This record gives sequence, C-alpha cells and structure tokens, in this order.
Amino acid sequence: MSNEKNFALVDCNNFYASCEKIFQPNLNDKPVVILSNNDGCIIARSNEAKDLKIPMGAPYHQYRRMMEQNHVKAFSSNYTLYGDISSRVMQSLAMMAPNMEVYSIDEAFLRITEIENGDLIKFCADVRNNIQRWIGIPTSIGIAPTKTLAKMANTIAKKQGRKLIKKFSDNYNFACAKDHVFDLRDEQLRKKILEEFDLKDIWGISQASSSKLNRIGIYTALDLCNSNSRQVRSILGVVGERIVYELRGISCLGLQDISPRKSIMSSRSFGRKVTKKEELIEAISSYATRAHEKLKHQKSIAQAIHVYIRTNHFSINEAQYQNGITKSFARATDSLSEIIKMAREAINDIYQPDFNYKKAGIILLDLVPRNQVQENLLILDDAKKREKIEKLENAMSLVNQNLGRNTIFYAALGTKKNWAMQSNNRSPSYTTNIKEIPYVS
DNA sequence: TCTGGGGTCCTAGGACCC
DNA sequence: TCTGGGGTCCTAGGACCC
Repeated sequence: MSNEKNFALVDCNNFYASCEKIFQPNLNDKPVVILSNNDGCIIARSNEAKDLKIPMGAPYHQYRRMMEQNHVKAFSSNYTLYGDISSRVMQSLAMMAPNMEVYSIDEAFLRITEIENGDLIKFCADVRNNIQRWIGIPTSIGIAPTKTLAKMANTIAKKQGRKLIKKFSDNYNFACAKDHVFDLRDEQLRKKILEEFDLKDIWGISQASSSKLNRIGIYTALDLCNSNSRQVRSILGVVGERIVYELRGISCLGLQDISPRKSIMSSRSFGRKVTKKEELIEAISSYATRAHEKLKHQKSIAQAIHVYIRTNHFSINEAQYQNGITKSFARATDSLSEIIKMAREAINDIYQPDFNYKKAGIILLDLVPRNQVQENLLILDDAKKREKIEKLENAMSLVNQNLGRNTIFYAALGTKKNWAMQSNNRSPSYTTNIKEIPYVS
C-alpha cells in the first residue's frame, strides 16, 4: 500500500434536481429542471431532462412549450433547501474523510492515502453508497494525484463519460472504474485518457483559452501536458502554467482552508422594469439587508461597498445605461444602518432618470474578521451611539431568526416591493423552518 | 411578456517614493 | 542638449468557476 497522498473529488450529480427529487420520489425517473431567480434561465437538469437536449443556461420561455409537451417538471430555485442538503452532505463526507475542502455547494475535495483508507476505489465506492443511503443524493467521485486530474477523473465518472470508461476499462487490464467512481492514478491509463480529453473540458481552461492554445498547435489535454510550460505561461499566465504541471501529476494546488469570504454579494434582476430612484433605493436596501445577514453570519466587518445598477441589455431597442460605484467606510463596519445609508448614497451618485432599470446589486468588500479589528477602530468618538445601534440590530436579528426573515426591517426597504422578482414554482423548505419570502434566497 | 447569482485569483498600469 | 530607474502598493477589470 502506498502512503502517497491523492485527491478525490466528490461531486453531487445534478445537485439541485436531485435535492427536489428527494422529497418527490414520484419524480425519480422523470425529467426535472431548476430555474434561476425570476424563473429566467434553466440552471440545473436531471439526466432525463439532459436526454431531452434541454441546454444548460437556456431561457425558460424558449423551452417552455417543449417542456410541457414532454411533461418536464420545472422548479423555481430554492437555495434554502439546497444549502441545507449541501451541509448534510459535507458533514457526512467530513466524518468519512476529515481532510477535506468544501469547494462549492455540491463538490468537495478529499485528501486520501491508501495507508489510511485502504483500497481507494473501494473507499470511494463506500463513500458514494453512504451519501446515497443517508441523504438520498447520488454522487460521482474521481481519484488522482492532483486536483486538476481529479476533476478530470470526476468528469469521466459521471454518466456522460461512460463511453470513455467502457472504452478504456474494457481493454485495459486495470481496475480503474466502479459505478460512478473513476481512478486516474495510473500513468499509462492517464496518457490514453488525456489524448481523448478536450481542452475546454479541463478545469480552468475556458473556450477562449482553448482557442488560444489551438493557435499554437495544442488541441488535446495530452498536447497541453506535453507542451512547453513557459510558452503556455506567456499565453495564459501562471494559472495556465500550473495546469500544465497538474496534468503531469505534479500537484500545485493544495486543499484550501475554510476561510471566511473576502466579499459578499447580493443582487437580483427585477420582476419588472424599474425607473424611479426610490424603488432602486428600496431594492438596494433589501439586498444590503441580505448581504448584511451573511456578513454577520461569518462574523466579519466590511471596509467598503460596491453598488451597481443597470438596464436590460437584452432590450436592444431601449436606451442602455449601467454604472457602479465603490465607496469606503470611514471605519470598517457591520452595522446594517450604516451599510444601508452608504448604499443609498451610492444610488444617489449613479442614478440617472428616464431609464428602465432591470438589475441592481451590492457587494460588501474588503471583509475582515470582526475580532481581528483593534478596539480603537470600533470604539471611538461616538462609542455610545454605536453601542445603541448595535444593541438594536442584535435585537432585530434575534426577532428575525425566531419569527422568520423580514419580520422586522428598516423602513428603507419599503413594503410594496413592486420590483420583487418572480418565483412561481418553488418547492417548500422541507428541511428548514425559515419563513419563506419569495425575493430572498 | 420572459435571458441568474455569487465567488476567487491574477494582471496591468497608475501613483508614489527614493 | 540633456530629462533615471527601480521598487512597492493599490485598484479596476479580466478571466474563470459553480
């Protein structure tokens, strides 16, 4: 057995669709899609929906009729549900492989050795079975010596890669594959896989970068692996150079510590066009409240905000305008009233009348842990006033935690919310008791 | 009628300093 | 007529990801 460290990438299959199916088992073999906010785009598809050739990211309205004819069930996105299922999956993974990194809502890298975990393919098959049995979410797992190769192994482990698995595992005397688990540790096998693997399907290589590489005669993952890394660096920068090494099996990307976010964003498209400044201020105050919630949750304070507004760039016949502004706080803050006040000023700065606005957003920037900030930054001239506000806002979040989001809120948010987005097909929050408000997620 | 939202990292270039 | 050069820090924007 080898003591060599390897990566396993665990990826939940069709995650959002799989979450909805847990609670509606009658949909198990049925096509299901999940829609973006405003029920605008298709952002997740079950295998059956993929078989119907419904593309990722497609506008819902273009496929609506086709989907009705094929009895495709469409859900509005329900991030409260997906977030909760995700944390259950991650906690279960952490029990089985403590050395892990949560990479996204539906993916995690595990660091594993044969010494600790025995036969790695069997270990991963067990992980997969457990997640399926405990939570009801199907996963695929790729094993390799680097993150980039583990991503690749994972791509193959998914259903779409079945052809590749068959092709190589059939006439290759190597036990590299079990159901939805694929092992890319063997170098000989790797060469064959890399030869077949498209550049743009490599983690970190977009279509644009892929085209640039084509121009210097690099077409497959194997070409890139064998290329001159300095030359790749001159085209794609250090990021590209790292990928070359990772493809060769030399690990450049380690597990990332779980660190608090460095920025927090909240933005939405409006359910209808918005022209009045007051409505924009209402909307941005509401988004600020949401962003602030996340800020408090990770116990950080923000040093600056960025606020932007824009018209609908798909409406080619309408006058277009977009603008954004970054504003710094005199001192870092986690006070909602200060954030809302600054956001309101930002809208005042960039608002232009006579445009139909479609979207607005706020980003809290340069976040630092609250406890790392020196006392004198928090307690200054108006310490009393700040303390009062803090008490008030702590009371507000307590009320909202217990009685549901937005039970109590600053008047700046408004109560009419004409701008609120549409969300007509949302499933209930089966696993959490947060009162659902359609425009926040 | 209807086209998502939330992140990270890297780089180039400007400002400033000695 | 000559008009440095190197270093650091910061920021906006690009690229990429899920």
